[in-house]
Amino acid sequence: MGNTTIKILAKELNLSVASVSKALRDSHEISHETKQKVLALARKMNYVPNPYASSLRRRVSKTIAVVLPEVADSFFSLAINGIESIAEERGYHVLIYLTHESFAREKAILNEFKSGRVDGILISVSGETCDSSHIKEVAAEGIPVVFFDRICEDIETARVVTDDFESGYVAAAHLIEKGCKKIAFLSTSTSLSISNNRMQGYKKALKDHKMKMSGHDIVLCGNDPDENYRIIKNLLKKKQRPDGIIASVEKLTAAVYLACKDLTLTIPKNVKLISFTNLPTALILNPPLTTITQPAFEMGKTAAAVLFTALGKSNNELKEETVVIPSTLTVRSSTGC
Amino acid sequence: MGNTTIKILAKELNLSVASVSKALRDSHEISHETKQKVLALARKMNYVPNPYASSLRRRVSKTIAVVLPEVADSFFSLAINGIESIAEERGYHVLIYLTHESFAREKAILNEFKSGRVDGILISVSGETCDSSHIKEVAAEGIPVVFFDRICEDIETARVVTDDFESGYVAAAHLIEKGCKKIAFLSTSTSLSISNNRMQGYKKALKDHKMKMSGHDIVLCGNDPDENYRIIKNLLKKKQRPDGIIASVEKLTAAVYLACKDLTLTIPKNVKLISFTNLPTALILNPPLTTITQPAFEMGKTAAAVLFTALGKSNNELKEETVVIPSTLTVRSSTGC
DNA sequence: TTGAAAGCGCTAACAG
DNA sequence: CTGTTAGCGCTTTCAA
Repeated sequence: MGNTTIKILAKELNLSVASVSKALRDSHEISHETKQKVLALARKMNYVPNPYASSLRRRVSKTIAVVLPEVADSFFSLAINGIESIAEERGYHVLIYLTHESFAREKAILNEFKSGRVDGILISVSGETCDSSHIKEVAAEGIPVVFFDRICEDIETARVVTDDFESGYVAAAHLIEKGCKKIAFLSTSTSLSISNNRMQGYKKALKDHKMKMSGHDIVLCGNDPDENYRIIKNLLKKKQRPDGIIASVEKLTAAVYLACKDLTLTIPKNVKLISFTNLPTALILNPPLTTITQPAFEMGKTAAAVLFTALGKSNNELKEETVVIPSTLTVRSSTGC
Repeated sequence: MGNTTIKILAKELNLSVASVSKALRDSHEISHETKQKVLALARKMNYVPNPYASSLRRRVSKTIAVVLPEVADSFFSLAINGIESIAEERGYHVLIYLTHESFAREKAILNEFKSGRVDGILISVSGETCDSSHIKEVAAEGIPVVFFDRICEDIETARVVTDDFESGYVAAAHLIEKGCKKIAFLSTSTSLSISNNRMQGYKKALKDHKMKMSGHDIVLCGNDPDENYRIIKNLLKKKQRPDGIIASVEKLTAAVYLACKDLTLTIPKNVKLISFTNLPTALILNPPLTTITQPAFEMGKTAAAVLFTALGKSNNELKEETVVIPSTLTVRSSTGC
């Protein structure tokens, strides 16, 4: 114990605390010689500055917060990697918070940030988040907030997204091209930006191809895998069952495979499936899965980069902008013939 | 901007800063009435205490560090969930650091913790880590370190692991039972505790079943997926190719599937496969994958809980102990007939 | 080029 | 029960 502090270094070197502090920060008002001495002793005594003392004084924490709905999802895992890669580069620390899709929790987390714990925030909102006043409040305190993936439209800040509308369109168009006559769209939320955009793209594709929306083609699932399985099974048991399915979020994929298996429906013969996912195993599924994969790593990286441009500025100002990084369609046998 | 501070509250209420501070911390030496007034104003002015000022004074940060090799792996994603669930409960914040399997990076990260940034550390060491002096140094500063999954043996602290030796044994025994005569063990490291233990278990099983180890049965892969694919393909191209494979880490799984496909070898007919993985898609792979699944969430949760027992004590002492949470074998068709 | 002093916001003796 | 005082470790005027 007994961490070495600037005070200790100062005493040891017969210097003032101020001089040592300046030497350590390589100030021009300190002689080369003194700097050398200070640095040498600091290294020798393994001096590591107390970040909280520094934060308190300078009013910057050199840490950012990443607020996510969950982490057991390949998209968010990859996004964290992207964020971390940039944060590391800039010498920033990354605090992670999980909302578990709860609005209340998200609100509580954001509120805490008014304390100055973090210099900036990266957030992908919960599935329950409709109102964004909690985010506005934090932003109003001068803490820059960058949205990524799941965004809020009604707040003037930077956003990093993928082309969800186009991807939804592409997914539906692909199924139509493959001969599907009745395409179901599986979603988990009606409030989420990404879900809505994907759904709008899907609707547009149907319309452009003169296909009628029966209204029953959009199926709302939840967070519980078992329940999702039941919902999807029921969907596939119907006489008028779909011959094409778009799983608009990763976690619905397995349920579709399982339901098909249990009902002895063959993918892609009886029903074709396309999923929005970054699963590394898509290629080795049975059958290999056609996917819309989001540029998760790049989105994380970009969001972090955008945040740091704001943190570089004296006012921390983030101009309103929306960076769109396209998703890619990878065709595999789950939609083949 | 202009965060409200205790000082502001105090002025507003005609109280001393000390009294306000005590009231906020619900001290017994403050009258009920005053507490009410303080709390009311604090709420009204949306007072959020500055955590760094508090940390500086009290010498606790209410934050822990989680140091991981990577996050794009289902094990670590789940572990983070477990850790977060406990941290959240205790009102702790979670800083995340990725070593990307680099020892140098791990060392740099750990060194930073001497500063008092965190109260405790949860770590799963990098694949390059043989020497643990960097960890000892931090522990010597009085910061409790709990290992989980990938541990170091030579340091006296708490560890949370799964039964790797037994799992390795079980995996091999299962393949033997299924009729395999030549079982390859795929690993990515020779220094990692988990890899070694799994391998020892594998060796023991072979020995117990009177199977000879040719010495070529242990295959060292790396971190690059393409290279791993080549290594595994070469393995399967050999005349004396294995009829059973144990993928001792998750990321080698896909490569085996792909190599088999390209060589038109059928799983499980030509080669049986068992993987150490928490992949949620194991069940819908082609064929469904027999797995040893680690209790990732529980391990994260337990590791965090153990850390917090230490943080609860005045000396932060962590008694040397090794908590073992068993993995489970789930038999599916990849090892079937 | 160096040092003295003040203070970031909060807490912990200690007095009153 | 409330207030005064003295810092936590660091940075930043400002003066020497």
